[in-house]
This record gives sequence, structure tokens and C-alpha cells, in this order.
Amino acid sequence: MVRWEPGAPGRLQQAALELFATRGFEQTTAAEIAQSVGLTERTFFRHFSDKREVLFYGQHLLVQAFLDGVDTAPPDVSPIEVVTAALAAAASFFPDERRPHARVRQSVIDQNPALQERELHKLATLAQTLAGALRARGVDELTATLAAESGITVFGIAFTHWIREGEQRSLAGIETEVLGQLRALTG
Amino acid sequence: MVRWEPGAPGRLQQAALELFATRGFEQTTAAEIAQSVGLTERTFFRHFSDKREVLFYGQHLLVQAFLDGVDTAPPDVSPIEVVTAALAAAASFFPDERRPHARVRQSVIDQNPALQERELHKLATLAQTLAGALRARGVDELTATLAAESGITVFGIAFTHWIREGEQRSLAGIETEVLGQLRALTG
DNA sequence: GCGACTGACGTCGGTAACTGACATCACCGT
DNA sequence: ACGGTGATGTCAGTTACCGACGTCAGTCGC
Repeated sequence: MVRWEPGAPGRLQQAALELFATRGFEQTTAAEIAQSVGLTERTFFRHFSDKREVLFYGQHLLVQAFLDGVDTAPPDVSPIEVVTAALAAAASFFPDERRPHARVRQSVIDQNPALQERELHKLATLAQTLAGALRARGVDELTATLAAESGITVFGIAFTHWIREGEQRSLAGIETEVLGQLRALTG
Repeated sequence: MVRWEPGAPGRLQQAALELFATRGFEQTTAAEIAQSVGLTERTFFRHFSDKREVLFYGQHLLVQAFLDGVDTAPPDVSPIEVVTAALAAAASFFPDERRPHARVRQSVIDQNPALQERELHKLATLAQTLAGALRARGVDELTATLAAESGITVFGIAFTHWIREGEQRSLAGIETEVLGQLRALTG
């Protein structure tokens, strides 16, 4: 007899995704999400700073994957190679088994501007963090910012393709192709 | 004797910027903004879909500047050159006289995550629009998306520098330097 | 084993961002 | 003169949050 079921944040996230996918984001109230797992609205907002945030639970793990990727790059390589390493690490964060879940989640986000805004902000923060890691390796500010933003752009485009219905390639494979196209574009 | 003072949206925007700059965004209520120009909260929300939007009044003009820039590019030039033309047009949208106002506005945005989210969303929409214009010129989808996103990235970084205290160069000048650095990075 | 303490939760009341429905009233065309 | 139009006001309602406080099973010192 435990007092509370454990893992409240995870249960709330799962319930929220299901409700958002069926009823829609705006048509789902925070109180409903909480009630569906036996909690109150107040508890929901103790775990998540706002209603949108419940869909972004665990984002710090992706950030960490990028940073780990930066660390795997040998010293004294060019900024792009560092970014390439970070992209590879990020790709391994999304194995193919995760694709169905990612699709559902993304379809919810795609249907709501407020959620798109939050996602863009998360990606922008990720880019800033990545730029900081590059600067810590001695890259000058402008180059670090450009490399980080370009890396996140590549990641975003590759992720969008990875999610597409019928897409078979791995995220890593798509990333390298998009990166190649970027080099071709600016060359 | 007119029934209402004309230009309600503009007056609301100016009043909002002043109040946000002094009291802060969250500490300013929509009703206060409206009252400060002799209107009601309801009227505020008739002109702006939400409280944040009042700071982005006129954004469509920037979008149009980008599109006009695309049109100035001669046919059959490379996507980058088209983007370069769009960046030049965007730069002429921000003459140096506008810098002080832009600084105040940006400092308000920088101090509030909700406003940053909205700004990122506007830029993302702009990138999508730009990509659409490139596709209309016959550029393939991936290249168009990459070129557009990279162009917006360059614009964003250049704009940030242009705003910096003590910065003297024109936005156009900064843009070309950032673009050059991007080419150097991927080359 | 007993009592203080802690941490996750519930309850309650409040603020402010929006929204829909309806009324108002100068102006404009006929 | 008169009906239509459009920008505005009024009002009541929903919901996302937030602060303060109460609750109670487990835990830890003694």
C-alpha cells in the first residue's frame, strides 16, 4: 500500500499525449489530464510549468546527447566536424523503434501553433547550448553560432523527413544527406 | 468631432511597447494598455489575437520585403544569390534611424521567454514563406528549405549584431560578413 | 517505538488572458 | 430622412495558471 502511484510526470505525459491526439490540444484541459491519472490540476502544474511543457518532458536528454556528441569529437577538428559528431549522437537518440511515437507527438505539435512555438524555442535553446560548447572548444563566437544554428537546422530538416510516412532511412542517414546538400548549396 | 481617434492598432502598439519597457511584459495587463489610450480590453483583443502579438504588428511588411528581394534576383541564378538579394531587401527595411526603436523592442523580447517564442515562430514562418518563393522559382524542395532557413539564420545573427550597443555598421554590411563566414564554415 | 520532519499531494481562492453574444451610435449612401 | 455598416463598449463565462495552507504516509533521530 503506497500512498501515491510513482512516476507522476511520466503518467501525466502519456495521458496528455493520448488526450491531445484524440480530442486536440486546446480541447483538452489540464484538469482532465490530471484526473485521467487520478491527480488534480494543481499537481499537474507542480510537475510542468505550463500545459504545453508536458509534451516536452525529457528534452534535456536530447540536449545531453548533442553535448556528448561534441565531446566524442577529437580536438583540433573543424567546427563542422564537431557538429557532425553531435548530429550523429542526436540521431542515436532516435532509433527506428521510436518513430511511431515521434510521429504521433509531432502530429499533435503540427496542429497547434502554441506547441510549435514551444518546440522552436526548445530548438533555439539547444542551438545556444551547442554554440556554447563550441566556444568552450575555442571556436570564435560568430563561427560557433553559425555552426550551431546550421547544425540544428540540419537536424530539424532531417527529423521532419525521418517522420514522414513511408520514410525508411535512419535519421543518421538522412542527416548526412541534408548536411551534404548544405555544403553543396554554399559551395 | 470624430467618434473615435483613428489608428487604434498603432496607438495600442506604441503604448504597449512603452509599458512593457518600463513595467515589464508580465506586469502589464492588456486592460492597462487599452486604458492608456482610451480603449477597453475587448477592443485590444479585437485588434490583436493575443497580448504578445501587439509587439509584432507590421511583421508582414518584413515578409514582403524578403519576397520583393527574391523578385529582384534575375532568373537562373543560384539559390544563394536569390537569398542574398532577399537579405539585401530585408536590410533596407531596417535603416539606421530605426536602430534605437529596434533596440528597445528587442530588449523587451529578450527579457521574456513567451515573446521569444513568438519571435521564433514568426521567423520560422518567414523561412517557410521564403522557401515557398524559392520553390516557385524551380528550386527543389530540400535545397529551397535549406537555403531559406540558412538565410533566416544569417538574418537573425546579423540583426542581433546590428542591435548591439556600439555597433556602427549597417545591417546590410553585417549580413554580407555573416554570409561570408557561413560560406567559409561549410567550405 | 515515538515524535519531529519531509515531500508529494489536495483544497481553496484569486488573477488575468482570452471569447462569444449583444448593444450602441456616429457616419455613409440612397 | 432612414436603414445599413463598422468600430467600439458591456457583460458573463472559461481556463491557464499561482500562492497559501492543510494533509498524511514514510523516514529518521533518539
